[in-house]
Amino acid sequence: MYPHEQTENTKELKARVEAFKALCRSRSLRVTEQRLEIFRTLAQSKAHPSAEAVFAAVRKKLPNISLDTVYRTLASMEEAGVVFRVGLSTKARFDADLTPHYHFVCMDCGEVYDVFPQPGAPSLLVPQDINRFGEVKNANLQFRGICNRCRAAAGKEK
Amino acid sequence: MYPHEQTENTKELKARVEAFKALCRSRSLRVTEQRLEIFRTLAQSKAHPSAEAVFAAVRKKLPNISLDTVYRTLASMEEAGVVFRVGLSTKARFDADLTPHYHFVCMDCGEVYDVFPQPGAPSLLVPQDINRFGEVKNANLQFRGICNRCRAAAGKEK
DNA sequence: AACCTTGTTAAGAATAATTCTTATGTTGAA
DNA sequence: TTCAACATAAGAATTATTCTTAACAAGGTT
Repeated sequence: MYPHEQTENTKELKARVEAFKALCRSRSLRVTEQRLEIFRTLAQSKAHPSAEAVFAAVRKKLPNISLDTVYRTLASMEEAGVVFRVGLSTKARFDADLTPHYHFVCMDCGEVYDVFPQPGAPSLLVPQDINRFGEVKNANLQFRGICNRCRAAAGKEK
Repeated sequence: MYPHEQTENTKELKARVEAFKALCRSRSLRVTEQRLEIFRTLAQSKAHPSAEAVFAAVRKKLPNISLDTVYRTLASMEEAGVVFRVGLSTKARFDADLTPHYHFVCMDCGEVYDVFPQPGAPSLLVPQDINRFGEVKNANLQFRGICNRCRAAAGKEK
């Protein structure tokens, strides 16, 4: 890596960390060393690390951090929209309907709903350069959010 | 459900089961009661059941079936392209890059690669009626397949 | 129809991923 | 500085999935 690139990256990283701090404050989430370090790690990585991998990296700076803190923090960062979770919740679900359609998955209860493309909509186009990585077997488009039932339930309990 | 619908559905189910048997034979997979019952259960369900849920349903017909058999069978059915797995493998991965892009996920090693949309490509359009189900927080398009590294490794071991 | 060969299964132990419990520590508002 | 609320570490507990092993059964062969 060239020095000027490093400078650029360092600048950008600092800016992102500041933005993260501001976001935390705006949500009345406390700015802890653990949260900052986890965010820095993730913001610097291009490897889509697992919770375990983030844990290993952060540990070098904060040897006493617990894996649970990493899980909790990643979840709250996802909630805040600062990071993106690749994949889904831990439980696999299956579908025997092979006609082209997508899924709406509730981030709260895990329920899965079928979503069919609008008639006449262009079919999903696969980016060309994907073949650089390997052989594609299938595509999976899912939308995540909170289903009506969970939203209603969350409203009531207040 | 109206009687004639049931007849239609039953007919269609039988046809699908026959096709499944044929597929098994063509792949020299043995046609066992367990496989048939698991396939029937899944083909009749619109609930995107989990392995556990399939297990519970199949158990009513085959009280001695094991959960492990359900897992094994679902995996082989996915491999055969008969069912679709909603979501991903069990390990969560995270990404701090929030610019619009997709992922290519290796079904073998779990590695995640970034895939960027082609310049000028229309952005992903969200089907209108998705709002029937709840509030969408984000969209996730992923392609699954075998990455070059795993393909090479699989080739060697033969 | 009995007979193998080999793939398949049940049972339960083992592992992997994630979450919970509880006591202690820390942030940031007053 | 004080203190309430929130966050953390540690490790136990839970959940989801996979492995191990011995018994079993499918389907080709005789």
